[in-house]
Amino acid sequence: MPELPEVETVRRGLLKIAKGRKIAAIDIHYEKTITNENIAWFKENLIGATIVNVDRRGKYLLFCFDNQMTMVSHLRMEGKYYNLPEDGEIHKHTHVVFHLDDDTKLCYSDSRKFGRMTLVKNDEALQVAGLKTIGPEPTAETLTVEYLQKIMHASRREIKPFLLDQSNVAGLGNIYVDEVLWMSKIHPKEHANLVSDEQIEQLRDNIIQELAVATEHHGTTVHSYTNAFGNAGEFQNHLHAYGNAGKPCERCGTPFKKIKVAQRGTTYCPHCQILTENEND
DNA sequence: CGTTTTTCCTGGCAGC
DNA sequence: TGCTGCCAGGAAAAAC
Repeated sequence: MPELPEVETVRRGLLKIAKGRKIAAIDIHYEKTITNENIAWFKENLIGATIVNVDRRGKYLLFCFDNQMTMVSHLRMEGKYYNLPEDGEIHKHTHVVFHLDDDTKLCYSDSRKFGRMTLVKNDEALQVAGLKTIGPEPTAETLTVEYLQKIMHASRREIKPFLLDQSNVAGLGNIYVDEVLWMSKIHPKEHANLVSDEQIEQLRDNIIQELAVATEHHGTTVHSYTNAFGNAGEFQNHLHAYGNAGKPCERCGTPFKKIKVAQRGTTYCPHCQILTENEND
């Protein structure tokens, strides 16, 4: 499940192979991937257009073209881009193929078919659902202590779904939320407004630090497979909580527990991460 | 309006 | 081996 570090890694891979390339033709094998109501319009506007940049906002990729159009792409759980020679055989679950002007093709595959892409005019890109309400990027400049304290004081939601909500902070997903909560010694079911200001400061530092370091390591590889962009990451070797249910916490030796929080599988240390008010785990 | 639940999908895996 | 059933999960949509 690509989160910010994985999407950033994909973006850098895309820049290398696609920047400056013109789209010669497009094959669409699964139309629901494209959310534009008019698929023909999507194709017409992209064919002949040149990719001038690939940007990112949270987990969204933004392909910028020389005709003042932007293609917004979200990988959701399984979306992957990969590049083949023009005569190469596409992988299973490939839903969209962009034929480029250098005798290669840029392919999008997605075994669960959850990923989406949409084409809009540049000035409408930030009005796309999801981007319209997205929260700040998790950097020292954009995610301030004051902001995080303000929105956490105002919400009684459990901290885990609160952090997964992209309108609060952009870029976190299930893996990195479990990590930063463990690092900050906050129980995943703790209510946001009950977290102390000191803990919020730590949480903010951990979010910024963790995502930056994971990006340096090219993200986390969950599946064993392929040369698709973003799958070369090795940050899975640096995870402390996620995927470690039953194994001892490296701080205190207590076995990690796995529970459900807001429908999401959640791993935490029952000794280090304590609820302030309720006693139920 | 804030929060919770449901929905979309299919590979993988447990259980029989 | 093959079948059924269930789970995983990001974010939009629907429901509360």
